[in-house]
Amino acid sequence: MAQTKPSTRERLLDIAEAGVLAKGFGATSIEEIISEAGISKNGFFYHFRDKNELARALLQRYLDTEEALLDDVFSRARELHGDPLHSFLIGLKLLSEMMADLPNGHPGCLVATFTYSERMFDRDVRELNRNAVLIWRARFLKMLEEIAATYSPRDDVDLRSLADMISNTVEGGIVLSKAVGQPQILSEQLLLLRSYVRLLFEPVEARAAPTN
Amino acid sequence: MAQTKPSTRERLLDIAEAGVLAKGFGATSIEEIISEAGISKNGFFYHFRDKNELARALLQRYLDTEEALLDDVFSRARELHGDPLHSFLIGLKLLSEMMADLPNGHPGCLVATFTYSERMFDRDVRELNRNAVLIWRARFLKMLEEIAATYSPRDDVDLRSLADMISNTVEGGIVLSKAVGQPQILSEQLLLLRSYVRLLFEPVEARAAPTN
DNA sequence: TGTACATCAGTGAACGCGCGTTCACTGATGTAC
DNA sequence: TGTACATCAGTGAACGCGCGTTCACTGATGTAC
Repeated sequence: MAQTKPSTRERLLDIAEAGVLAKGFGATSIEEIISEAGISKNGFFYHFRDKNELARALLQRYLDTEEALLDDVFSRARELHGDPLHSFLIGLKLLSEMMADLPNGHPGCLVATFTYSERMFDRDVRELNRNAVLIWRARFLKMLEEIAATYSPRDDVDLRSLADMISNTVEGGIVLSKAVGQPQILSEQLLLLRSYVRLLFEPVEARAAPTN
Repeated sequence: MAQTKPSTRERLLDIAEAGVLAKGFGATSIEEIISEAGISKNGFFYHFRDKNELARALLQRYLDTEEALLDDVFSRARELHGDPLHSFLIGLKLLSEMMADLPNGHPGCLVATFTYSERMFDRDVRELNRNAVLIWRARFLKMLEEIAATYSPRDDVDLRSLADMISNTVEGGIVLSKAVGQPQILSEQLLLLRSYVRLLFEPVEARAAPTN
């Protein structure tokens, strides 16, 4: 696909997303979005029926991007190592490095802000937000089941909870990083998660030479 | 201290807190707070100079409550077991149970919403929010250092990151629980954190009879 | 006990601004025949 | 190639409402002497 001009719609979404992550959805006005984009109010309403549809589009675009990113990271990891456990560990490492490389830290997760603004949205948007987390859960659960088929965990953990732990670590890490202004917290937390997965599944005899 | 009448000020804070956790600070209007409280607008401005001072009071009260709760949980845990590792594990278990017992799940963490509404507040409030996370870090770091003085970790982790992992787990767990509407996620995640701490520090020979 | 004054916890009305949304309209580009 | 019509991507002005904040005022309670 050729490089297409950054459409007005995309620019509106970019500006809106930055506002939402910095102030919350309710405090991000259409007025300020259009003033930054340099179009009239009806220019905005040409692209989005109302503010709720802006929310829907914002969230959908964000989720698509995240899915693509996770697909990319974990398929690259799988190419680097055929074993499910080791490719998963590599994936977490790649994810951690990716987060460490964001110049100003992670800008924030829309799912988290939307969760904390739940009552602003209609059923559709809330459902989209809820499903996002369930999709992440399913993705990681599948990978963990593959791992558990080969390696038996050292502690008896529920794989579904463990699957949630990846999203949990990312969500928590973004909040802490933003809150204290130390972007590296997120990538550190991902490495701790990786350490846990390794301690859980990696056979003891293999641990003489740590793959750290 | 005798049971004092729930002051108007406390009621205003209660109402505001619920609004902020459900819609975000910017979308929670003074108008709706006073309408629920049944007082006039100037009744509100008698208690809070402006909206930013409401934010400050809201956050301060929340942090004080959290501090008291953590003090309580971990001192109870220490009474149950003198050893730093085991009392810490008990503390995490108590915390997890406490979170599981919240009737409608955890209502949300003000630090998280405030972090995602950063640009709404003045320097004071942002500093208060930032310090909250640093105080939690210091609290847990102290406990982990005590543990590390006796037990050597199976993986070489930074204790400071590990200290952050407690707050991280709670923040992430609250987001996920609220997002999917499954309150138990938060307590499950705390148990996974507990499992990690145990795998990290508990000597292998002691693990024959799991303290689960 | 009485009186003067201060403080507490508000009321009522008004302010100007910005909000989301709607109306009627437009000029540029694309498509059918 | 010309013309008719449709669609795209907006403009400009106006709407009523609710927002945070301010003004002048008040009635109940507390304190000093």
